[in-house]
Amino acid sequence: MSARKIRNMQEFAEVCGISRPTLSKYFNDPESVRGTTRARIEDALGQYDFRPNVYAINQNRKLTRNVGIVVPFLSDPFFSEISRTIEQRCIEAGYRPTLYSSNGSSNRENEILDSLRSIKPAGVLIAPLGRASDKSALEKFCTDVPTVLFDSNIDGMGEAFIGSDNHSFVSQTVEYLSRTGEPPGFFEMKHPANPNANKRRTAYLDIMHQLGLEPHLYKIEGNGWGFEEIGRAGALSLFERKALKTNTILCSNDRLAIGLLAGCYEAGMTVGRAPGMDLRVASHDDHPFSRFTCPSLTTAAHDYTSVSNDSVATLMRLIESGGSLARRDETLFPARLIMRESA
Amino acid sequence: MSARKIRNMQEFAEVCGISRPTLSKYFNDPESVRGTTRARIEDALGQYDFRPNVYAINQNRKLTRNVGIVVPFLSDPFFSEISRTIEQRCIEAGYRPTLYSSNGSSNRENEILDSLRSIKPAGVLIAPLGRASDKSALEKFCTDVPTVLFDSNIDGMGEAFIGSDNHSFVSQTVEYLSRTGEPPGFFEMKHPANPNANKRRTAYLDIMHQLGLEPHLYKIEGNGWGFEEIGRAGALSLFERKALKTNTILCSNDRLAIGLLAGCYEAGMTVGRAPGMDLRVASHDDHPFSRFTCPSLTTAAHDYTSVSNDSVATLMRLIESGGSLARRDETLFPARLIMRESA
DNA sequence: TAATATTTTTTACGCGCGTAAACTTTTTTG
DNA sequence: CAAAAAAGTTTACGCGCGTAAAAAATATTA
Repeated sequence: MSARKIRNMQEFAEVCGISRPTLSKYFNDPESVRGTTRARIEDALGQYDFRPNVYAINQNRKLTRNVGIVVPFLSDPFFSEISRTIEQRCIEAGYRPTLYSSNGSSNRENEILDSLRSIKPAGVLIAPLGRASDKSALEKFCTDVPTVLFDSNIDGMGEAFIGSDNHSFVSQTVEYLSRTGEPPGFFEMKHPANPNANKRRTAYLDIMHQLGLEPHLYKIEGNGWGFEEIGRAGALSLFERKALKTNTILCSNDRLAIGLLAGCYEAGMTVGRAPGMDLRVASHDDHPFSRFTCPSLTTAAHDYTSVSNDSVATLMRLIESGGSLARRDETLFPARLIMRESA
Repeated sequence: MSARKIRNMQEFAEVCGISRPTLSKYFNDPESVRGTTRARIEDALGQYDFRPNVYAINQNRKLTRNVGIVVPFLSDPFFSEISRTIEQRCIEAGYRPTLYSSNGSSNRENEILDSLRSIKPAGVLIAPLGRASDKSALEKFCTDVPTVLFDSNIDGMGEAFIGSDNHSFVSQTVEYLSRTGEPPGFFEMKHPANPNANKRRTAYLDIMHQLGLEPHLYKIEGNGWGFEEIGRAGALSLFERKALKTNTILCSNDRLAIGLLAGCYEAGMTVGRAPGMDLRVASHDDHPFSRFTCPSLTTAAHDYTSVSNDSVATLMRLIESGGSLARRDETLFPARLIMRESA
């Protein structure tokens, strides 16, 4: 590594013996220059540490290689896990991902969209807040910036949607629970923020109907993203009001289930599939912590890998095709039942 | 909102009747122009939607308003929670934070540092990997970019360190446990990745010594960042080997404790402070999920708010003072004991 | 109202790189 | 080996904004 500080591409061109326009081509796409030229450049790169100024590049190029990733709540391990893998895929594809979390606030979501506009991203992957999202702002953003939705769908918005098949989640859990014991009641928030919650309720009702079973909805109070506490309080209230009509509970999602299990423990209700237990509990998502609950949580797992890979692949197709796709595909990946101790 | 599209600051200057250099001043600092001028500009901003090109700004300004936030593992709720609040403070201070997670990999950590260099951040807040960090790369980075370390300290690196006082954590838990029952053994990874873990062990040994009690270290196997599984496996191995010498366990951190509680449940060991329980378990961090374990986890809480606020405030001071501080302060915030059901 | 201080305008240049066009060199092809 | 094709060089301009300097306009003060 030479001592000489390279200040710009012109200086690098001089020490490296390659003209600046060719260097520019190289940095945009190393494969676009001849092998011998590439070797000379990379030799020089080994000796002098020069990196083109990102701001100058992005100011002049029509398209940046920036990608925005937006999730509603990064503190939710489900989202931090999926955004971690998505981020990884973007890097592998040669893009510069930036992670944003709206933290449950639609104002913040809008700010993020504004901020994203200003960095002229090649494309954006967004898991919208859902019910709380500012639909018109989001729609306008999607018309301006190539956008792919993931995890939670909003009809017609964005160029594609990739998520999990809620019906597949619920059918597997309901069928398993019904086959191995009493059919479950469905435990969920009265006013869920996420559209997946509604799909799961509908799926539950459909499937119970198909199986000729009587559905029970346990709709609990609470707002916001503190699902564990909502689930815990909901469980305690359920027990207190003696409103439990089934000995099996299927939670809309794992975070509610984690709270419910805490509530069960507090109330002295035993949970598990073993005989003699008061309650069986199952859920959906395969939250990273669901295997460490007591008892470990039977749940239906997202296909994290497929959702991540397909989201990024779709965005790449979208970018390469110039920002719009022939039609808006909605891709849903099926769930995988994870049998553990809670049911 | 007028139909006319404003392409650059010059065009905006025309429709707005203010010269471009004055607009430039305004966008850099709205307070730097006369009130009447500001009003005219903001009037025009209401009619035409124009935002200065970030890339052109950052290319030309000596200092950007970008701030990098780097954590070792964003999927760890402790880090996602603390980076959420830090991010918030940065935004309030008028900066543009960008979040990075090295996901436990020192290669990735170095890539992030490279990537950060290229966006010429005004400053960087980093919670380094610790033992796994590439010290020399990190050191070089710190000399080039104004950097504040938080959560995990590396001697002399960065312009300041803000974190939690591990001694305060351990002294509170040990004293509480010893006062209310048998003194605890200390449950930790044999080769912890994080320097805080070492400080906590040392503190444990010191405090036990001070109290005239015999210390017990339960050093468990395992590598990486899957602490829950490591804790669970460690607990099961401990029970199997009948290596438990105390009826009270103090875990190095909550994620290990969550795993340990899962292990206890599996092994049929009852946990709690109530009489008749097999084991008491306490821990450190006040992990967001620690109140939903079964039983809920007695732990020592980080002062998230103070650590976040002071980290950002220190970084702002550092930036304003031109990138270096008179001396390297190490600020440690004390813990707060959270008594719950597990001990 | 005159003198002074402050702010804005005008003019001009620079930042680092993308990129187009015409030309030259190197490589490939028959 | 000559002709054609491909790649590199030279030259020149543009992107959108920061910023310096001198001149002009406006505000403040006495």
